[in-house]
Amino acid sequence: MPMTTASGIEQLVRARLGEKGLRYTRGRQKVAAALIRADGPRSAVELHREMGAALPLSSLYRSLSLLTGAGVLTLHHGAGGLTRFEMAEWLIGHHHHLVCVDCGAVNDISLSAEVEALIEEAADRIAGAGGYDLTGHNLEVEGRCRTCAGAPPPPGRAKATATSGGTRRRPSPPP
Amino acid sequence: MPMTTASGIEQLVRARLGEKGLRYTRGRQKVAAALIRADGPRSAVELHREMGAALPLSSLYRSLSLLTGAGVLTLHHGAGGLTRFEMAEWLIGHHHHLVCVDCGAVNDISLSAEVEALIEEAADRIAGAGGYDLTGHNLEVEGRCRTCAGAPPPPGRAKATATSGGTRRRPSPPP
DNA sequence: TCTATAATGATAACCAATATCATTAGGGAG
DNA sequence: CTCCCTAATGATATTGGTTATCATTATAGA
Repeated sequence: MPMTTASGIEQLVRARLGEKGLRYTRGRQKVAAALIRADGPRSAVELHREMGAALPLSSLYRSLSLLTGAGVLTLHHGAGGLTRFEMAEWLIGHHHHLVCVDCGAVNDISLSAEVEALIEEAADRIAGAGGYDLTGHNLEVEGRCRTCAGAPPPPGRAKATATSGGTRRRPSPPP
Repeated sequence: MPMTTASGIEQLVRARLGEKGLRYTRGRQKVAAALIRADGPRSAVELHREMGAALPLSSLYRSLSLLTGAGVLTLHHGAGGLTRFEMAEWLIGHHHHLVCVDCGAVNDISLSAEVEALIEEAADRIAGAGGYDLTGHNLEVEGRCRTCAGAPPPPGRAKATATSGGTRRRPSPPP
């Protein structure tokens, strides 16, 4: 089980970079800290805002890439076509995501051990059948968050742009 | 249960557009046909190639947006940060995805009824707890496809570009 | 056929993400 | 402690997927 304190995680990150011959720079520390603080994946722009532009975007992007390459971060492609990063599961534990199909907000969630076990088993079987080398799995529970479900988007809070109306859908079953 | 023949699906699409006051143009027919033919989500560029550039990219993008807005298509954000589209579940049935973390290829998969039921139940509970209005769920089984696992990427088949090395990871558990 | 409106397609604009490159910082050898 | 080599930074330019614009064309209905 991964240790859960922020400083504990930072230790592991520092070690990981060290054994790869990479430096745990102040900029990289800021990025890691911001992502440890977060309760879900964050995009470069979101991080840039959350950390008060304490790091130029170009450096931020480079740090994110490097940390991902080092296995410290994992990335997810979400609403608005933008890439969101979060600490790898060996640092913060296995989990899944609850995403808002309207604004693209993402929150970490966990499943019961039983459901988790069944999914794991199913994933294993499926990957094998498809000739895939299984690396993981991720369940995305999709819905509309409280604010998005409540008021019809006050024109100008668009956190996600996506394919023009792409995230704004309400399929409604066949007539 | 959704009807499964290609022409049957096209009927439903035509009807859906009709009741929304939209035309089922030749261009839109081509897009729908190409996506019905596909065995998984496709990006605009992939479709453009697959249909022999029979439709200018600008029109293709517009058709994809329109069809998505009409509930005929659903979109997924995948490798390389690009948006992939596929026929909505009420047309081709509920399913999940097997994705290659290296090249970004995506294939449709299905789960057993039991696992599906459990996931559904869990999703329901989770959405409720988070104050979300549940709209659906999607399990992504992640792995490396046969070709990507086999040979170390013959430098120049990069279907996915992503965050420079973003998709190229092999975390390996804590030391 | 005429007309109002939707749809098209070429083009320009946008923006997240990446590459480039001169400058700065850090760690090890001496 | 200083020098030096290399990694890291940050400003800037560039790429590429996607969207907006707008004049032109096609379509349905009167």
